Amino acid sequence: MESQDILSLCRRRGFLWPAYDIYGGLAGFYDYGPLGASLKHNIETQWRKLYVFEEGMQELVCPLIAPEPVFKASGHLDAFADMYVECRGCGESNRADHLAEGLAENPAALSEEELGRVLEEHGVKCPVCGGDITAPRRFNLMFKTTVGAGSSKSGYMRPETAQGMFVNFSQIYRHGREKLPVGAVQLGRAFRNEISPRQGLVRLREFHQMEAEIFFHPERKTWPRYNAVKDRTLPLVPDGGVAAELSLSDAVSSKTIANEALAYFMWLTHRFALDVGLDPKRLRLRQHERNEMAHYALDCWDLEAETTYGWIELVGIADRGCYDVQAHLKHSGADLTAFERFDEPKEVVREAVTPKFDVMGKLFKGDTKALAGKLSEMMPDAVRGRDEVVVEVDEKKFASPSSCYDIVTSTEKVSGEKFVPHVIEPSYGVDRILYAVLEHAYHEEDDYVTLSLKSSVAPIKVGVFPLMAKDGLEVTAKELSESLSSDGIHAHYDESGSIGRRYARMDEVGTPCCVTVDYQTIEDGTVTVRNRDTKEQVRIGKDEVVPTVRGIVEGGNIEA
RNA sequence: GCGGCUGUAGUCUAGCGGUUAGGACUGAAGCUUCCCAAGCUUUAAGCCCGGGUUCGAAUCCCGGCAGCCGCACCA
Repeated sequence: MESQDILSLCRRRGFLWPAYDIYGGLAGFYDYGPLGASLKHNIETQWRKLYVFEEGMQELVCPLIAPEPVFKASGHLDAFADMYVECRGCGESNRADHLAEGLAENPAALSEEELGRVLEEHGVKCPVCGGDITAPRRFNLMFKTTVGAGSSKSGYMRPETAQGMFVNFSQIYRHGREKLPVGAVQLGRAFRNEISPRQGLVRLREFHQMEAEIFFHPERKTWPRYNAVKDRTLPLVPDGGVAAELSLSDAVSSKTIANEALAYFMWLTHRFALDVGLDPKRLRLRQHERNEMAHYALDCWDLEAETTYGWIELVGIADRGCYDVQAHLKHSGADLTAFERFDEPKEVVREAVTPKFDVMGKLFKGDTKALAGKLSEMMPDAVRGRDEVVVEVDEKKFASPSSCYDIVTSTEKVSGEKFVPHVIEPSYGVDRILYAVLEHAYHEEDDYVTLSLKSSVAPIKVGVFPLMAKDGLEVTAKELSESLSSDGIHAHYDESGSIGRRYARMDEVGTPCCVTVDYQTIEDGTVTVRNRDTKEQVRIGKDEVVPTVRGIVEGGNIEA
């Protein structure tokens, strides 16, 4: 099997194809056809089932376009761009900061101008051919646009759905009844202007994500259901260690995985992968190497699947610390903190220098306000026991006698403290998952292709055929198809071509079972139900078709 | 972005400067009591795009676009 076989099947059968094909196409953009759209929808439904229904996270739908300050804060505007120099001789392009390695303290942090100066001063040449290089050019991976007419604002297509959730922390926290941990999720499109999109669905410029942002108290990174699964094992490939099946609790206690919450969402991710039909033998959770990890991440693991492209990343699960929320707090000025109530309110005794305005007013007239302000900022110990205090305002010195102020002791009740939450982020690439699902389901034997899709994600749940489109068989078959459809089961009626060809068509698009009306149906009211993977058939009564098929679809197995 | 290879119906492919671009599969309509891509009839559908060379270009040359592989990139 080659990736071309999958992509060829996808095109032939209406899963997906390169977008804008009649205009020559556009690299990094794909259309989903009827079956692909349905498969994608089913994968997303399966994900919602876990994250929204089972884990109780809040789903948000945020805009695809965001104003510039959002990405200034998130760091995408500066860090999501790389600087390149090109060789005037051989045309080779190189990362400018890589060439300046060792020539400046932190080349990656320099501006284009600064970096250009460093390269010039040291006479850096092309590492390939030794030719002269151009000045550094910045290439930002975000699509830029403008919002509104005239002197419009800059906006960017979001490069991840995550920022929409970070900026909404206060809403999420409030709707979660002000408790931590609390999770939000978002499914939707994201955009990255990749330098060179490759490998079909693996690197797109417009793609689909399913992301969860789960907010924690920094010292309590666990999850309610952790205990229920802590003895389950995961295929782990730790950074610098050896691949091993480890239980969650062993991985956490040996510090292989940073905390229980991260371990839990790694487990949930692995479970999701199995739910959508990925092959457990071709899955692993690989820890990022130190230099691979974003600077703010505390720990990061990828769920990887083995495909004809090699091991590809399907999901990234990162402990991002407080980085994102902190950044938005700082840039927006909004109070993006959580509040934790102490078990017992604490009494805090505070002393403060308190100006006496009536005395001061008589002495200092118009300077009173400024003077009093200075006084109240002073530490009580700095004035205690003195007869007078010299205070400077606008380069003028004032001697304030002790009658101008008191040292007042007050008792404050503090019932808790504010803190910036930490975030654990499982980030799923829908298109890659969909591709991996297709590859893992693909089986070919003597040129006969079967997609063994899980019935939960299969675009068509059941094929319904008359053996021949006559003698009333087609009437009965259409009735059956309609009763399945009205029960919410996606049925596909087909009467064209030979029966074998119709089975083959359904096998190739992963339909788990087929119901056929034949001549025996006229005699005894029974039909056949065929299993995609075993090709075996059983006869059941017409009336049993709907419940039987529903059982196959919901049960996940396709035993007729 | 760079280099190498490639581009003919939905898919796979023949073609190598000279008729109306050929085939297979698939698709559509139909015939055949037809349960695993059967057979028969009918039918639809193609030279990636744009220049150039030539009497004549799918074929040779240039540019663009797209795909594959390698380099780089993937916060």
